Amino acid sequence: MGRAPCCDKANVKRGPWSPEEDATLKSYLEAHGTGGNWIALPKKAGLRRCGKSCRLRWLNYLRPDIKHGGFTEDEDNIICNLYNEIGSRWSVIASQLPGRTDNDVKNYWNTKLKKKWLAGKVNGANNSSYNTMSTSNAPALLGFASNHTSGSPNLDMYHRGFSVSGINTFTAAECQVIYDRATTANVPNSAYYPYTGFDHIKSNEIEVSSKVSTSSISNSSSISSSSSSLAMDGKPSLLTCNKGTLDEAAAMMDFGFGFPFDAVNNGIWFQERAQDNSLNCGSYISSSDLNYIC
DNA sequence: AAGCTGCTCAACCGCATGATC
DNA sequence: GGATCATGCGGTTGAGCAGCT
Repeated sequence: MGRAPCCDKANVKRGPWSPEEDATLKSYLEAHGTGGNWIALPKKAGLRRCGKSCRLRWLNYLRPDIKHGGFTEDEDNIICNLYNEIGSRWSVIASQLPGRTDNDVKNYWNTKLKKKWLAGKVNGANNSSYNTMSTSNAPALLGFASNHTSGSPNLDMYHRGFSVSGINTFTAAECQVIYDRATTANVPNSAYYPYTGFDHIKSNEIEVSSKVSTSSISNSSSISSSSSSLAMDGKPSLLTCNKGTLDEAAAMMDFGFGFPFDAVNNGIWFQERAQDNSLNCGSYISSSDLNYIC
């Protein structure tokens, strides 16, 4: 049995939206909101449009916080950095650019920025320009927090976490601290940890924290064991972890951690490695989320 | 002026995922 | 646990436009 269509295709208008339709949709949404049901919305609003079309029109064009106009150099850099790390996950990239939509970013990348990037005219990271971490100015202890408490779990993982703006150094011992802080141990204030599913992770189940104990992440050596490895040669470090249950791993990733853990640039990059060994998602922790360094 | 070409970007499509029953 | 439905996402399309010949 095939999938039921989301609307009666024969009786809905398609193609560009007229100013009248825009006004109708906008005034309806401003007065009533979506009502939690985009499919039923066009009928209620008096529009002969598919609900999906209404949703797209609102999200990509009519929303009041949409930023129209050209992209700034800073935005270019952010897009290039993130594309380099996570690929074409446009909604994730757009979430880092206030006022920009995934469609905007995708179109901009495909038509302009990609060429610019390939020509080396963007400052953002490309495939050969990861920064390694220096060994100075290291934080002794890292904690993290997030005020992001709503939204789908899949998106949450991109929004949570911590950052080390201005501090781009981590020794392995500090990584130990970081990962310890990812457990319930050493949490100075439970209010920093709104994600309740985090509680059941035990520090001794994060094997990487016990394997990386003396060497600096910033050097070019590698550390390996049967269950974890660390290597940096101008590329991001990779800390793999194969302990813990899937639920624990999922909980970790929901909190901004991924496997393996990549540390790049001025922050820490967490990225998931899929079963086929491809890197398929990640989280770049931003400075606004960092609450505690001492 | 007409025709062609390439570019832009709004919109659509199909699939994946999550929620609900 | 499976079926159904709504939503979100990334890939793709195509209308409209500008520039060129």
